[in-house]
Amino acid sequence: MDLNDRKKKILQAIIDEYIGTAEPVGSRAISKKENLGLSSATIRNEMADLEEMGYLIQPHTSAGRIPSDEGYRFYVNSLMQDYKIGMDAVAQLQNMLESRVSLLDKLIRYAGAIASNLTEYTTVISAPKDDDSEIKKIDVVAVESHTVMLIIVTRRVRSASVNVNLSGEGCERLAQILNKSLAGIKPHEVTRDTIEKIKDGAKGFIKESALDKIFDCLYDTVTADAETEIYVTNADSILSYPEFADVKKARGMLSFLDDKEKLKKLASADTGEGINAKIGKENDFEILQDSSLVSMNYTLPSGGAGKLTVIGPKRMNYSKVFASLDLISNEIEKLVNYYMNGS
Amino acid sequence: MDLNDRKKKILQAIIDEYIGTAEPVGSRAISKKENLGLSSATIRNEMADLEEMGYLIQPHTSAGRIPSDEGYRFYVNSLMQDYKIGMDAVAQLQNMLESRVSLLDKLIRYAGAIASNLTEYTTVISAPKDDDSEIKKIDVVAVESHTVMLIIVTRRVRSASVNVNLSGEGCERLAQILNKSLAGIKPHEVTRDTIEKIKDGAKGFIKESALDKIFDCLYDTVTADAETEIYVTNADSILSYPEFADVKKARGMLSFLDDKEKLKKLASADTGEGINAKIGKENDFEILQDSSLVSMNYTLPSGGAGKLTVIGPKRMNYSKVFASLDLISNEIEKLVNYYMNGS
DNA sequence: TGTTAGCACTCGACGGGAACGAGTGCTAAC
DNA sequence: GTTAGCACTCGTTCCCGTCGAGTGCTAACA
Repeated sequence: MDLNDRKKKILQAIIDEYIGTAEPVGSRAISKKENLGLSSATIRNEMADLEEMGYLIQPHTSAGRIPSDEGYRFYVNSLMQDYKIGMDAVAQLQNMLESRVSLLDKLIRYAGAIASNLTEYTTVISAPKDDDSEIKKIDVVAVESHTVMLIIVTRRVRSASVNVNLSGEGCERLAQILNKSLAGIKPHEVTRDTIEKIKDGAKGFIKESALDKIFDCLYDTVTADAETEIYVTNADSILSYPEFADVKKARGMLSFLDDKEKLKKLASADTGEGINAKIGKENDFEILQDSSLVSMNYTLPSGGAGKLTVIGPKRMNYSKVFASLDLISNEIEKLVNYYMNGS
Repeated sequence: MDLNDRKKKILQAIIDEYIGTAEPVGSRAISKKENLGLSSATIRNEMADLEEMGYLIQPHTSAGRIPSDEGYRFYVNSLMQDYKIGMDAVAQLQNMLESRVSLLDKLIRYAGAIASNLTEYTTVISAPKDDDSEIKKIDVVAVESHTVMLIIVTRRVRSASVNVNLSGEGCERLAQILNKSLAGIKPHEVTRDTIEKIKDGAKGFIKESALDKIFDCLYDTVTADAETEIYVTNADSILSYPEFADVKKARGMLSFLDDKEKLKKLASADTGEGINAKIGKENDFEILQDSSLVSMNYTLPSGGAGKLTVIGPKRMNYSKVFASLDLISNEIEKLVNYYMNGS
């Protein structure tokens, strides 16, 4: 069933209004605000049609209408106006990026922070995994009389400290042995056996008790899940929406945002190419049924991939969020290119 | 002014009751629950006295009494019973510690998590600073064709990646130069000048454009504040207290807990030796005037020092919190000793 | 002199009902 | 096809009476 032009305009006006106020929208409000040249009565008729078609919902007889999930979906697919992000916001973003990201590592974190800044919603961003990057180098450094630090370099750096006594010389010999046997191997290919064999080779110059500690720690550190790191920014903002005026609801949402396991599932869910919205019931998690998520996958030239998600009430400002994510992905791509090509 | 024995018992009973219920406590409730062998009328008289002395407050004429800040203070100083932590909680704690902390690094984080587990309140823990630890070693590793990683080892490990092209050989030479000039120096003693000088020495074998990037990044990374890291655990728990039924209040508190700057101030405030409570108005921050904090400073044998703080409503279960912190500090000390002495 | 029973009083919580008003659907007229 | 008019619905707000928890005071008692 197709919507004629007028119905589209009315639906759009209703959703725009509702996004701003979170209050059911009445016919009179629409006929006044928009200059469609229609009386409230006419609009009432159209609204009744739109309700029958499933795009609107009436919470109770004498209230205005609110958009249904289908209404939002139609809005996102066909009605939404392009949102123009203010030049100062763009400048601010560029500033943030330039000043902070001499360290490409932190890019991801900042991207999340920036997105939540621009949109004023909660963001969840997953850092790129690097399961497949091999061990480049292992270093052993005596930090203090009693402490030795193990440093394992893949695409990222893991480190751990062990409380044993080992001379500088001992450290160097150990590092040599470790590099010889582990460099070039991928962390998840390292087994207990691998470690035990190396340990045998080191028995000559490290005393037994220290040996155990060091190699246990080594094993733990190497095989420690390259946990998909997940950063949540601006989680509190949900408390400012009337949708979460009920503390119980707010609490449910906040503890969802604290649950790394669930967030990982979120981050690994398929959301296709580009920027995509999941509205209300389209979300898999029970608790998100009253919210909307807008996600964007990103890929770094180095091969890592992750996802940036904005979480807000269903009546979120979709156009602003879409525009923000678009802007971020553009700016970051520019930046990454700059770093890769020298200009 | 001194309290006689009976007044003390009554005050204690009132506070114990109020800690559990968060409802004003009436005279009848006390005379029924405690077997003091006193009628409600007598207790009423005593309560009137206690109110006059400033230990109790009557929210309105016909309500029961609630403790004042001074009442809580007296309770904490003189009345509080020792809390016995269940054996299973102790066992659980020991398990957590043993299984997780083969890496002493993470001890702090877990300590915070454990404290909030035991007490069911929010905890804030500051990781030990290590401003004063000198640079032990610097490493330069080519990670990919376009990426070089700088690794700086002090008591902890900092790393950053730079997008330049540098051969393995180049990395080694660079590392040598860096170690020669920086090892043994404390990070905050490194100046732009120091870096520029080293840069000159490296001009021979690294092309100009790469050089700038690398040394900029090096400088940033070395001098990057040894930010006092602060971990907040279980922040949502505040939403479960009637004290925060009002979303606005809850939001204020949550955003306080998100504000690293303020938390740093908290962590650096003087709280004396051992375990200490700050009750209501005793706290410096406006927003904490309705809450209580219980803090414990800790020192690691390696010299680092930090603070563990439990945040809860004023009617928090002080005895449980005190006992939990005590337990944690004991268990961790045992563990640290174990790691330091080998047994 | 300290304790207690009794009683009048206070005040918040709860619930029902009236008034209000925002908004609708329907009908009839244009 | 559009709109003015009107009856109707229903949530919100406010008022008011009732209830009950709890108090302070007084007088009687041990």
